[in-house]
Amino acid sequence: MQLYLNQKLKIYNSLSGEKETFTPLHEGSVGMYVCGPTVYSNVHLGNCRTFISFDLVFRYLKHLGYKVRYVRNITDVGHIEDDADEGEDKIAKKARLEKLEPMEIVQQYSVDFHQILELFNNQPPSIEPTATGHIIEQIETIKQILANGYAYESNGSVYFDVVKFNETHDYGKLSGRNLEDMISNTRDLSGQDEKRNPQDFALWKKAEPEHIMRWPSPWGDGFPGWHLECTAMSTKYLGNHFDIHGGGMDLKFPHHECEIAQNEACTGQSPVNYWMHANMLTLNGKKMSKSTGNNILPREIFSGNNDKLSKPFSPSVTRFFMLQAHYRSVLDFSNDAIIAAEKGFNRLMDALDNLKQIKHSSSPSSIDIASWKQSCYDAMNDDFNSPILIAQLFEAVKYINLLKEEKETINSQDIELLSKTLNAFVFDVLGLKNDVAEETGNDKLEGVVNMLITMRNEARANKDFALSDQIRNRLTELGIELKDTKEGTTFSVN
RNA sequence: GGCAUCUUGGCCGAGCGGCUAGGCUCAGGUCUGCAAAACCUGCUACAGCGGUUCGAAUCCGCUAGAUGCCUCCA
Repeated sequence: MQLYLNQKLKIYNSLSGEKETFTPLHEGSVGMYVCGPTVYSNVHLGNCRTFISFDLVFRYLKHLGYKVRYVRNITDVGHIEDDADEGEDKIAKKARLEKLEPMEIVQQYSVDFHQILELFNNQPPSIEPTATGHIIEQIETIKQILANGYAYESNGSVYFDVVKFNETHDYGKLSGRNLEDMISNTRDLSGQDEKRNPQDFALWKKAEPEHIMRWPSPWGDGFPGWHLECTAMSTKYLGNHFDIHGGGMDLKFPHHECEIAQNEACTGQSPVNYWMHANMLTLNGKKMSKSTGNNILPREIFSGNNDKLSKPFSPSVTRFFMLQAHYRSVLDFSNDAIIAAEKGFNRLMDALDNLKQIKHSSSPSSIDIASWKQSCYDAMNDDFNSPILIAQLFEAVKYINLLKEEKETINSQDIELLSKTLNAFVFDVLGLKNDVAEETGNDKLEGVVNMLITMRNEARANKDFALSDQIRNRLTELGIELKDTKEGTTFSVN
């Protein structure tokens, strides 16, 4: 495998607020942790955007030649809905409503999650640990934090002592908050008597008798706090200190802030070199959300079965739509926007097909393929700027079309470079698939239409345009569009 | 209420002080029996007001609007 480790990759670090040159802790390899989903309902398109964003990161790092260990968890312990004790565990709630075991809920939606991400052509992470599979590790982490004096037990629960931690550390450094502001702006929430301070968060929660998902611990039966699993699992598989931690922007506070605090309180060192946050996908200008119902499911896009859509869109088109925006920008989903993306996507795929027909010449190339190639790398090296990369890919589309028309020339060496680079970026790095053409696959229909095309072309040859136009018009009415090209007539089904 | 971010041409979206992406739409053209498709060419925008600068979409201030987080969420 060819290595491109000499490329200077820059990553925007949420912790510093700046783009920084990426230097891994261990030369040639990268440890990356991304917060996965809570599996109590179907993943929606917004969830998918985050995982596609980090799939792009994963793919590009590997393309550059890094050995990447990518850890992404599954949260299969429901966490209470609010900080007061009245909240109900989401997975348990769903289990109760659907009359299933909590683990049946977990299984059902884990399977759905994997299926959807596979359709999007996401590569599976290296390790996908579950919270319930790491209860022991989480308890050990709590013990260590207690031993170090940054947590306290209260009525069977264990809380992180944020005020104590903040005396010697900086709670709020990731999210740009300071504890004094938070304390002065605290809302009054009931049921917080157990805590020394409203900002304290649970490491371990005592399970009420009716709570189904429960484990024994030194503090009695209970379940782990939400933030703890990521600390325990990232440390287990990537060590006390690792390269990249990613997640959705909405996890920055409190989740990631608490993770940092837990790690520092436990091991004494800051866990992550580069914090990356993927921005939200909005629908009607508002964040997609499971709880508010403002969302769209991937399967609805693939089937077109949603009144917000005029037609179905393939997973690759949807993925392409998302990659046309930078991962740190908010992106708004709309029917018009994805239709525009689909047309561009098809043009890109057509060009890739046309590339095979380009004839090379013995004269020097009239276009500079080497510098084009570097501009593709420059785009991705600038904090994974996929929109710029795509703009560069359309430069290549233009080259291919001009070469096809023989308005430019290219030698055999350059055409190989063009082909190799273009294929690498489109398929390996962006993770696109030419899955639009595959949908047609109906041999009988193809045979019938090709017969009609032959009859029409015979009529045209005989200058019987009344008949040829009739054939074309009838097919159009049936949603079959004929395309006359220099190479012959093709068709597409709409 | 606090903190943060955003506002770019008809639409979607890059850009992070001078070289002013790209996609879609639209308009011309090439091709075609005619269309369509395809391809080529063209279309100079940065919320408003003020400031810094030789020079600002890009930096600073104010105003307006939007969004996110502050409670489970990718």
